[in-house]
Amino acid sequence: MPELPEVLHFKHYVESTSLNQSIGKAEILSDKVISNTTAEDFSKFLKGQTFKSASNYGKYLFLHSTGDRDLVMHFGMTGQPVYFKNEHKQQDYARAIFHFENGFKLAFDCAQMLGKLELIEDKKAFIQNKELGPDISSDEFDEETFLELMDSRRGMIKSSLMDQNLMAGIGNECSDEILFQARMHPKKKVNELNEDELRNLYDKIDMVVKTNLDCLDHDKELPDSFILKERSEGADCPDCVGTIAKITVGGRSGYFCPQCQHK
DNA sequence: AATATTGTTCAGCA
DNA sequence: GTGCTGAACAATAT
Repeated sequence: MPELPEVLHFKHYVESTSLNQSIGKAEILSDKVISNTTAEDFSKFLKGQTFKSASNYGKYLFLHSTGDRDLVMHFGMTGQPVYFKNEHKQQDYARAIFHFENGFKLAFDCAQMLGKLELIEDKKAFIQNKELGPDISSDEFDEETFLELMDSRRGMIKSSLMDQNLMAGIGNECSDEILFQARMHPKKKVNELNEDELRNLYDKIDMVVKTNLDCLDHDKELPDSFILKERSEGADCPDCVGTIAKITVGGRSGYFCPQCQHK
């Protein structure tokens, strides 16, 4: 479930389980998830390495190794890291497994096979190459930056929020929640938004990301005021008597309350 | 059985 | 260059 809050949660998960342990073996179960290099080179490099720290940028998770290359994980639509010891706890969809010398293992799990593992030499260059916008959880993404980014936009707000080249981290579900919290229609044109509306939107991005992350990290349910709790057609709006409707924006399915969220 | 799905990337067209 | 659509990628769940 990897949008930025999930990726940050995964970062915390990996930090608390998989750092500072020597990798005895890097097992590749599906070659398809390895990009940039061969499965053989990938395994060979990681054997004997140790993950020293983790960081993220947008939906990408970086595991910094003791060697001259770092591991990048991208989870696609259904990926997740799973730390375990006993084989019977192993997930069905592990595509790669890092075996640590203490007997524990970290699996790169991804049912849909849309996830990617990559070895890179330079994180900055990697980000530049992907042409990612500022990470929405970083200091770089301040309110003025957000206003500037939206300044030249003319399309629909939901599409802009999800555009990784504009700002990195918001996916389909988060964008629905942000727009619901701001009580804004997904198809609202960005150039029709005034400064107050944009500033409010910025605050909601921050709130949704922080709330989401807090719930994931502490295994809590989302607040009842969130549309993500009942994100399906015909569900009750958390705030009014309306029902949730489905809409297609930029080829993705969005859910919103037509009564609360106006154009 | 048909359809939908949390992401990315590319092609085509206005 | 921007914006929008559709497709491909692949597997699973309903």
